[in-house]
Amino acid sequence: MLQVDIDTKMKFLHGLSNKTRVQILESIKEDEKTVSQIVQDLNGNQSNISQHLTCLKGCGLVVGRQDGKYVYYRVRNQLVRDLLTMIDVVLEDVEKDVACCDSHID
Amino acid sequence: MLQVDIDTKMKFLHGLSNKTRVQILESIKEDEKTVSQIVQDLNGNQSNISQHLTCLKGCGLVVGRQDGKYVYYRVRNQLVRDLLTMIDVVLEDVEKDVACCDSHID
DNA sequence: CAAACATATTAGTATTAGCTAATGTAACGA
DNA sequence: TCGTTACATTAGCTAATACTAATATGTTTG
Repeated sequence: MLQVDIDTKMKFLHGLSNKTRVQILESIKEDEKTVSQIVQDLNGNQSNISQHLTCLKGCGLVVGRQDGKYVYYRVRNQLVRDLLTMIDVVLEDVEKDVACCDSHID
Repeated sequence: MLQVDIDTKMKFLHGLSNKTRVQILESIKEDEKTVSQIVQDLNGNQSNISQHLTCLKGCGLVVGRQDGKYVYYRVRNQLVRDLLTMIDVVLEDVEKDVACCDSHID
């Protein structure tokens, strides 16, 4: 049985608790991007995106590497990438489930 | 490529964004429990736990069934259970990673 | 049917998080 | 070296969230 500290876990999950952050993750899931590329991608605000990137880094979900005046961000590793994929898979399944069986519940 | 609506996704992930909710999920991951069992388990407040259970149900993460005056909650299905496990796995890996390579970053 | 128990709901408050705008820092290029 | 570009940081405001206490609903049991 895997023993994970709940506070560490929450810190990690905090990264996934905001729409902008999740969109950033989707945006850089396949390949790394600079901050400004991400800003363009999401049609967002530079300061805002930068703050979320700092957050995602703190949560352990992404890593950044500086190259000259650019900073490239990418999701940390394949396992995190797999987790992101799995969330989509589970979500699809849950949606189907909810649609089929629980539509009488609101 | 899996296409998932971002707002639906956020609604789902919202369930994982709070410590109490994650603790509830951990508590009922293996077997269903009544509200009061969960309250005891977490040493929590009845109203609070009940609200979080409603939230988790709305997020699609858990389902409840009434049996007399008791309501039993359980995680929705095996796929959700797998996701919870995977989070722990990824987290372990990330922690190791952070400890080894990024300890110079705070 | 009344009391007791299990759970849900509501209202009010406190805490947290996210956003924007402004400013700071560092690297590059003319 | 000065201006420009890329990114980070800070401050202030607003909105969302979570908590507690009180009350309501529904079920069982005597």
